[in-house]
Amino acid sequence: MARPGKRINDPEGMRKKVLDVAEDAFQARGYNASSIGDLMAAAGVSGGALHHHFPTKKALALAVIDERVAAAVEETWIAPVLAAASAREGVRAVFEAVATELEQQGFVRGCPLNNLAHELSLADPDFRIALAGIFDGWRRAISDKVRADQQVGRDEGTDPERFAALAVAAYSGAMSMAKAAQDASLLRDCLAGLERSALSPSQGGLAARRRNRILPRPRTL
Amino acid sequence: MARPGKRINDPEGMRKKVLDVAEDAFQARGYNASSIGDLMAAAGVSGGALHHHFPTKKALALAVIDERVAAAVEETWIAPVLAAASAREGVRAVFEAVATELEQQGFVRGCPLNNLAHELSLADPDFRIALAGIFDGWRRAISDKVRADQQVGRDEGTDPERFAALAVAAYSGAMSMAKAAQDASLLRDCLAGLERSALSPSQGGLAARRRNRILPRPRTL
DNA sequence: TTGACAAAACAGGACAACCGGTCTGTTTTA
DNA sequence: TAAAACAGACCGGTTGTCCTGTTTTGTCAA
Repeated sequence: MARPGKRINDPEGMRKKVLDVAEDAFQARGYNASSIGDLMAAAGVSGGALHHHFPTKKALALAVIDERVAAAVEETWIAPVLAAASAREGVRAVFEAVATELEQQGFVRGCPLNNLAHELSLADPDFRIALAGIFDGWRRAISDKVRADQQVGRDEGTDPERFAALAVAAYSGAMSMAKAAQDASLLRDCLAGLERSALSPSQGGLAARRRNRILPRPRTL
Repeated sequence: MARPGKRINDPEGMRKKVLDVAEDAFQARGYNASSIGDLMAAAGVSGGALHHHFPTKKALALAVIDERVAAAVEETWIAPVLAAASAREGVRAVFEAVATELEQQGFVRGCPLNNLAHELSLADPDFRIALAGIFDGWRRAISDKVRADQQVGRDEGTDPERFAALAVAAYSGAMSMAKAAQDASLLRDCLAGLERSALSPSQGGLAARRRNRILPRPRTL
């Protein structure tokens, strides 16, 4: 296969491979429990190469946070919410999509952002700021969507910031419990708790809107 | 002070001192980031003594979880909820009490249970089961309180399990965000999000009560 | 095109610090 | 007087980082 005398430099590919492995390891085992030796072996990368692209473990983690965790939040939350008919519909759709996905895959690894946030927020200011920024963008996307809804006359009684904070918090906490219990149905319980109250646009309005589907869209990520 | 030739055996006191230090260290820095050497130094305990009371680091962590984390949840959540006039009142009171406490102390260290749960749930089955059990008792206390309310005719439209799951999730997630942002006001935002909706007993004032069966089976675990 | 040549990319070993656990021995206590 | 409680040294393994080389690649003059 690979000729011993030949070598092909592929900086970007190697960097991506390291980030792939690190993202997965940090998610599955956490930052401190993932040694760079493990990462080197898993990625098939030499110490010198790793050190060339990421001088320190902290630099690697920062890259994972900025490039991968942020992208994951963007992909599984922000984009679907923006694409939904309304903020409430978007939140509901994401909850159900994630629950369905977790039920299919059989185990719960938790939310990448929350996993790292709990372990690293207090460990280093740089980590904390990077993680807080992702939380911020997450909430902002939802609250902006609520404001957009309101400009069309919907949900005028809802405070955008508070609704966004509750949605993100409920999801984060639900994933935390689901991870500990290894039971994705807790996500559905939390969504149901929101449904009959916070997520019903006409505030407990029964007659209003009843046509929402059970499972909007598979949305495999 | 302490005579060099004299020694006083105090097994329980020494055990308590180690648990105090470990609880604090695990909360502030996490499990993996806290070395037993640090703990020994902080507690002023020799290696032999520590090993006598806690053979392994895992045993120490398990003791912290079973005796301290569970007690913390009991003290700050379960007892206040049980003592409150209703489940909703209890939840509101705890949110506000914690928010006020965090604002006074100026920084947010997060929820001890969630901090350890994120780091250890996937690391070891024993950890996971112990942590999941605490989450379970937490939710059960709230749902039991809701059922007690309902036996007096209140909140009959509320699903106890779903309400409890949402309350715990919202709190857990709010603390997660508050820790990352170092901003306790996020707790108040989430409470407000719950207030005007889920936490209002008369469900928006309209024709309350509506058994929504939006999601398939209730599925209590 | 070619041929230096410097910089980037990569390989792999070395290293000191640290980790958690064990071990032997001493002191206290029931 | 034996067991419990404690002290402190010790050890093999791991950690993250650094260091010295080697190979590849882009650049630019000839």
